[in-house]
Formats: sequence, C-alpha cells, structure tokens
Amino acid sequence: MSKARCNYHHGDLRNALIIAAAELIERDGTLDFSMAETASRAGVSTAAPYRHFADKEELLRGVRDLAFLGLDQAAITTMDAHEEGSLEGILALGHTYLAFARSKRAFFSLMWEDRGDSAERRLEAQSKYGGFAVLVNMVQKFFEKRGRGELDALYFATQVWSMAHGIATLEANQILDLFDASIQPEHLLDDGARTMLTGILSQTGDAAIKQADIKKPV
Amino acid sequence: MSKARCNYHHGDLRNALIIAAAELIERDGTLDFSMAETASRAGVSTAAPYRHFADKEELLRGVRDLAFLGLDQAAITTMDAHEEGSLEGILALGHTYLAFARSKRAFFSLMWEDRGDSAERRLEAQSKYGGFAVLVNMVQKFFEKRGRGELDALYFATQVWSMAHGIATLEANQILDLFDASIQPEHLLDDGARTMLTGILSQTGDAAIKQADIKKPV
DNA sequence: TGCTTATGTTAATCCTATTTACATTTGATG
DNA sequence: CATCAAATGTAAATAGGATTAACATAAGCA
Repeated sequence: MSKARCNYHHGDLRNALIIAAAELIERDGTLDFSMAETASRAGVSTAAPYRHFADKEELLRGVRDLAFLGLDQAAITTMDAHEEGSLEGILALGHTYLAFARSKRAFFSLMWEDRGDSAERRLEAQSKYGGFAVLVNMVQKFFEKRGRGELDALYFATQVWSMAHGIATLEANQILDLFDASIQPEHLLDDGARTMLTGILSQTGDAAIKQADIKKPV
Repeated sequence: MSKARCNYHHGDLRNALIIAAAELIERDGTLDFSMAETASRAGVSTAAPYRHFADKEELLRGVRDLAFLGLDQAAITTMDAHEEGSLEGILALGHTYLAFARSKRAFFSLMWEDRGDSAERRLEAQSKYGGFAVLVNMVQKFFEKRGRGELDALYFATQVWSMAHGIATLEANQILDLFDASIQPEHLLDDGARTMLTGILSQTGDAAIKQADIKKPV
C-alpha cells in the first residue's frame, strides 16, 4: 500500500491505543490517563479511539488483557525455572506475584477490580487468568510427587492464592507495613503457604482425604 | 441563633457532606459520585464543599474514615458475641469481614485503596484500623487460653488477615466463583484460618517457638 | 470502476471539578 | 454594643476531558 494510505489509516490502531494507554499508566502510576493523550501518543485524533472502543472502560479492559499476558508470562517463566512438584517452585511463584503487584501497582489493581464485565466476558475471563492455572498445576504436581494426587489441587491452590492475593493487595497499597514496619511480606507468604500445603500432607491419609472431602459441604 | 443564621450557615456541613457522599456511594454502588450532587443533597451550593475539603480526594478520605468506623463497630460486636479465646470467635470475625466486603463493595475498596495519603495521615492511620486490632487481640487470647501466650499474635493475626483480605477482595470483585462456581468463601476462610492457627499449636513447644522466632529473619 | 463499510478528522457538546469575586455570619475585641 | 477579621456560603466563571456529530478518505469487493 502507498504512503498516503499508511498515513491515513493506522493499520493496527486498536493495539496501538492499548499500548499507548499502558505506557501512560506506567508513566504516571495511575489509571487516570486521558483519552486525548492516549490518542495523540498513538498519532491519531482524539475521536479516533472511539472507532475501536465504545468508551474508556473498554479501552481499560483491553489494557487489562495485556496486563494478564504479562503476569501469565512471568508465572510460566517462574514455573519453568523450578523443579516440577517442588514446594520451592510454588513459593517462588508467590514471590513473582508479589513482585508484580509491587512494581505494577496500577496494573495490578486494574486486573482484579470489578469493572462490570458482561456475562460473556466473564465466561471467557477464566481463560485469561493463566497465572492461576499455573498455580493449580504446580500444586497438583506437588501433591502427586508426594503420593497424594487425590487431594483437590484446585481447592488448595485457591486457598494459597487467596493468601498471596491478600498480601499482594495490602502490599501494593502500602498497608502491610503500617502495623509492623519490620514485617516481611515474602516471609509471611512463604510461611503461610508452607503451613497450608504441608499441613494437609502431615495428616494421615484417611484424615487428609476426609478433610479434602468436606472442603465443599453441601 | 436566629432562623436566618441557621439557613445560611449549615452548622456541620463537613459531616453532612461526608454523609451525603456516602449515601450516593451506597445508592450507586460506585465511588463516581459528583461533587455537585453531593452538595445539593446537603442543601448547599456546588462551591460550598470546597470550604471544607481541598478537593474530592479529601472528601473521599472523610468517607473512608466513616467506613472504618462501621467496620470497627461490626468487629467489636462480633468479638463481644463470642467467648474470649475461642477459635469460633475468630472465624466469626472473618465472616463479618467477608459480609462487609460483599455488602459494601464500593466502601470496601475505598478503604484499602492507596489514595496517596500524607505521611502524617499514614501515621495516624494505624489507629483507624480498629478491626485489625480486634483480630490481634482475639488471636492473642486464643493463644493464651491454650497456654501459648508466647506466640506472636501480631504475626499470626497478620497472616490470617491477609488470607481473609484476599478472599474478601476476590469475592467483592466476583472473581472467586470464576474458577469454581461451587466454591464457598466462608468455608475456604474457616479452613485456612484453622490450619494456620492450630497448625502452630500442634507443634511441640520448642519447635513452635523456633518457628515463631524465625518469623522475622534479619 | 462504483458502491459500501471501515477508519480518520475537525469541530462541537456536555458534564464535572475547581476557582474567582462577592455576600453573610460568627465571634472576638475594644 | 459596634466593628473588624475569619469562616462559610453563593453565583458565575473557567478548564479539562469524555463523547458525539458531520464530514473525508481508504479499502474491499461486485
């Protein structure tokens, strides 16, 4: 296509806008970027974004998807760097999560904030939380390696994730150190995760299975 | 004072505005209320709020303080309804926390979001988190009742709180049920809290103390 | 080539926060 | 009590930012 064509039609404006918005969020550390600046950064007029996004919320959801890709990638890298089924790998994944929350605060809050997604979006959302899938997988391998593959990995992964998420959220918002300046988030997380994962193992098989069974009382 | 006086000077506009804003947040379920509507709801002109708050952020901080009072009150009520030192009381406190997060989503996120508080505000903030103080107290009593008063209640309370906070946050944003529709947040929390609190007790005194000691490695 | 759709542009429009200039009240002080 | 300064309100701008309307250009295709 000719230069003129290239000049008028961007070609991939949708993604360019998502990236531009992400850069502004990164630059200012807040989600309060302006549509106008985003557009100008992508080299188009202020109205152009509305050809690709109904409103700012929709653009924000696009940025969120991008952020999830980043976290998922980090999770996979961490998993690959550790022995399959090792506790250490799971703890490292927690550190990765904490590091992400700290270094990308705005993105982190954007990712988990409820932005009134449509039903369809919620349905496909599950596939986006790749990081969580990685955790479930690692917990499963952790149990299997110890001959306890019958334990509900999804359940325990959710439990560990909840704790990691709580610490990460509090840490991202600088609340954790308010009560105890010497607190060490990673240690708190390691300790808690270890307790939850090995606690179930130390019980007798029967008792353990029993606890696993009652995890979802009717 | 005369009627005329009452009419012109509100008398307690600052608080009236905080309450008006809280009502709008409650009504719409979002923090995106307008200053103008807040003012009119309090019966004053749109510029009046600026005599009491530098900007919307400051008003929001006022609302946040109010929200903390509500949570603290709920925490105290829960504590008073249970036997001192009982595990059940601690679990009930977790349920109170979850219920608050679910029924007051907007307030809940407002409370923990980092809103760039000044250093002074951060200093006095600790006194505001009364709910957490209640938890620390209950954990302390829990340990004492079992002859393990030497354990670090602040540390374990933080651990339990982190988990409760994670579950509450995920639940408030409707994320927890995305992976497992049948998941029961309160059960997840009870189970996790029980594991963390009784896990430490089941160890031998020496081992337990050792673990407690290494909780804050230098 | 000529039509239809997609994608951009410019110039409004609208909503809301915040400020400015002016008015009223209160409270302290002589 | 009379008066002045500070506090608290009001009405009328100002400003910034999202979103839309009307119009232009490019692409894809019959």
